Parts: sequence; C-alpha cells; structure tokens
Amino acid sequence: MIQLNYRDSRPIYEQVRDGLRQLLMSGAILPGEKLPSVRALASSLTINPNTIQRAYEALENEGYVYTQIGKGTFAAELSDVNLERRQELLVQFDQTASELLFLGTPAETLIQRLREMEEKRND
Amino acid sequence: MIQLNYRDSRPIYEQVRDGLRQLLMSGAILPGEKLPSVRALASSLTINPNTIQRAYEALENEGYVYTQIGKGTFAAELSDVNLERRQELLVQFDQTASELLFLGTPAETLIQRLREMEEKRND
Amino acid sequence: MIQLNYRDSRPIYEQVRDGLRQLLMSGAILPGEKLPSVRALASSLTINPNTIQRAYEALENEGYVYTQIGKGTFAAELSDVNLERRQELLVQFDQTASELLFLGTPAETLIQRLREMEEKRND
Amino acid sequence: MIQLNYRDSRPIYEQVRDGLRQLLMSGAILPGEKLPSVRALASSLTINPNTIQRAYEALENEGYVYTQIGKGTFAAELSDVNLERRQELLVQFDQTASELLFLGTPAETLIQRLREMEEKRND
DNA sequence: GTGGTCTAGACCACC
DNA sequence: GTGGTCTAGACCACT
Repeated sequence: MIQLNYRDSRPIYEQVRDGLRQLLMSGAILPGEKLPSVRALASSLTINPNTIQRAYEALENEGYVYTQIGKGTFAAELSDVNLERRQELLVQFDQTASELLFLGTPAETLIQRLREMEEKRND
Repeated sequence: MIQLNYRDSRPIYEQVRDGLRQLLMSGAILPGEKLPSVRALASSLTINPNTIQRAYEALENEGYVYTQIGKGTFAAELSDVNLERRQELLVQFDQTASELLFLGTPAETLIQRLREMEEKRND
Repeated sequence: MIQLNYRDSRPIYEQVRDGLRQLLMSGAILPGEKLPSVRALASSLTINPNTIQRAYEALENEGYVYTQIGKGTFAAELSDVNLERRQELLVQFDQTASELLFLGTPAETLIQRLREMEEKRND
Repeated sequence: MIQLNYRDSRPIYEQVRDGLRQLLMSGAILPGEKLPSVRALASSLTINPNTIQRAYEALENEGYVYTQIGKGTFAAELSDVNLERRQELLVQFDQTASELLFLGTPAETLIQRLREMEEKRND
C-alpha cells in the first residue's frame, strides 16, 4: 500500500504522509471513506504508532483528512484542502519548472506532460 | 548577493546552495566564472565556512560547479549538470503538477505560467 | 436545531453542549422551558444517548439547566448560572483581549464589536 | 517561570505553549531573543523533552517563534504572527463577550477592562 | 549543544 | 476500538 524507504533522507512520517496523499489523489480512498486506524497502519508498516499519528496530524493540517476522536480518521472533501497547501504547491511548481527550463528542457515538453496528466485524470 | 532567512526551516547550507543555484540560473554567474572562495563567502554571510563548504559540495554533486584544488570553485557548463538532477526535477514536476490538477487548478493556468517563465528567460 | 460538524476537532458532546448553550442564549429556549429528552435529541442527531447525557450534565454543572428526575431537563433562570462560569469567561476574555491588543488590534476595534453585539441583543 | 497544573484538563504541551506565549506577550522575552533549549526547559519543568518540543512546534506554527536547527529557538517579530491566529482570537473574543453580555455583564464593564489593559501596555 | 525524528510502552478521553 | 498525550531513552543532522 505504502512504500517506505529507510535510505531516503526524508523522515518516515513524511513518507507516510506523502504516500497517503497519493492514495487520496489517485482515488484509492474516496472522500468520507475511513483511513486505516493508527495502530493498524502502524503494524502493517511495522513502524511505531506515534509516527503514523504524526503523518495523520500533518494531513489534517493540510485539510486532506479529518478525525473524529474515538471514531477514526476520514478522507475530506477536495474543497476542504488548505489554501496554504495550494500556494505551497504553486511556489514549488514555479521553482521546479524554471530550473527545468534553465537546463534546456523545452517548455513544450512540460506542457505535453501536463496535458497527459489531465487526460489520465479524465479517464 | 544571497539572502539568508533564519526563519526558514531549511538548513542554512541548503539556503546557500539554493541561492547559488539561483545565481547560476539567472546568469549572474556565467559558465567558467569563479565563485567566491569558501572563506570569502562565509565571512560575507557571517556564517561558518563549513556550512559554505557543504553547499559547494552539494552543487558539485549536482554538476552545477566544479572545483580545481588550490584554484577555487567554478561554474560548470549547462550540459554538465547531472542527469540525476534532471530526473529528480522531472519527478518533482510531475508530483506537484498532478496534485495541483487534482485540487482543481485548470491545466491552462499552469501552462500559462510556463509560457510566462519562458518569455522572461528570453528577455 | 443543532449543527454537528464532524470535521470539528471538538468532541461531539462539547458541540452539543455549546449548541444548546447557544440556543439558550439566543432565546430560542426560554427559562423554565423543557429541553428535548435525551433519547429524542439523540435520535434526532443520530448519535449515542450517552453523548447527549454528557452534554446535559455539563450544562447542569454550569447552571444553565436543571434536571427533575422523571420529568426532564429544563432551562434555568439567568441568575442561576454559576459564578464559576462567569469567572471562567472573564479570565478568557482578558486573555483573548490582551493577546489581540498585543498583536496590534486597536482597542477601538474591539470596543466597537462589543457595542454591535449589545445592539443585536436589544433587537 | 511557567506554571504547570496537572489537574487541568488541557494537555501539558498546551500549558507550556500558552505559558511561553504569555512570556512573549509580556515582553519577558523580546523579539530575536533565544528561548531556553528544549532540554533545559524540559529539565527545569521536570517533563519530557518531547513535550516541550511539541509546544515549540505549535508556537512556530503560530508564528510566535522560529527555530534554527542546531542553534536554538528564537522569539519572532510581532508582524510574523499568523493571520490565522489573529482570526482565531477574534472568534474567541466574540463568543466569550457575547456570553458575558447574555449573562448580564454590562458592556461598559468589558469596555473598561479593555481600556485598562491598553493603559498597562503603554506603561 | 541544538532541534528533529523514532521506538516502545503506557494511560486517558471519546464513542 | 479509536485517536491524543506523555515518558524514557536513543540516534541523527546541523552549526
């Protein structure tokens, strides 16, 4: 379900957070659906529950999930995702794209990639 | 020359690395040109030379600069920049863009941003 | 009657408690009037009766309602509301206001807000 | 320096966070000044460093402090405090004030309190 | 020496 | 059973 890479310099909770975000984006987990419990996911990834907890907390701050104490953690609606997160992504998009252009990547190459992603989403 | 932001959560050496990369990308430092010496830059930013050293090492690993022992550090040719770095950037581009699309950003918005960046580069 | 927000981090029983307090404050439930029975409210909100029970207990501790065994729960007179609750609110008022002032909010802004609330109450 | 109350239902890290915020607001810690190290404060309050860490993290999210890894945690400028925090406070102000008014507290009483706080700040 | 992350294990509040 | 908090103790990255 989620791939952890212990050689990666990114902390584990960030890898979990990003992996879950990916699952939410891919539609593998739909809005309103329950995410695995902290303990369940921890044992399935054989890491400590506290680490999962941090990942869930981070996703909640971004607006991707909400939690009901005593009930569980659930996928939120798209519209609930933070404006902050959106802005963060735009900044990152600009930085990445401008370096790619600088390194000689033709803008058309990037544009085509975007169009492909869009198509895939509409499948 | 380089703006350090101590409130930024990124470590100083990453800020220096990114700042220098920016200078290289903007054309402020041209291929073949000598970068300031480790000590000079350290004292001008009033930080530890070791921190500058780490930044230079990172840029060398990316292929943005090369070092001639006893001579100094110099800006490399574009074509020398690592394929790894290019790959890394493409992956990041895809991840960022797909999340933006997922969050409802129209592909056209991103494409327009790309076109604007390209124009700016050709000024 | 009461809006539950499952994305709110507050526990359900606090949301019920605050919602009822709001109804009492707005005059929707007048002193002496009977509140809905625990079971009725529970089924109307489709939550567990225990949760409603906790909310009613909390309001009784604050002095906002009183319970007659076998009869039901009733809205109390204003004068019966706990001094403790009043004290608690004053402390919170001071803390909140002083931080707002510290952050540069002009006292006049806060005073105007107070005057507007007062007017609304007298409608 | 900071008073912990183990009977309080608020978690310890929130009490630490609020206590520190108070110290920042009172001018006991000035912008740019270094806060005690995580370990130092932990041992002085005889609680776990992780708990202090959470408090510092929360204050950083609010914009009250910034941290330099390897250096320490420092008090930020007022202007860096989050808009979110400001809005949160306004909501709390309105809720508290309206309940106080409902309970019969004259608006003039609250206004006078505000004026006194303002005077104290200008000493 | 500083903050950041992680584990193991525990207890609590909520539903 | 679920998430939230806390402790004790450890290791790592950064300066």
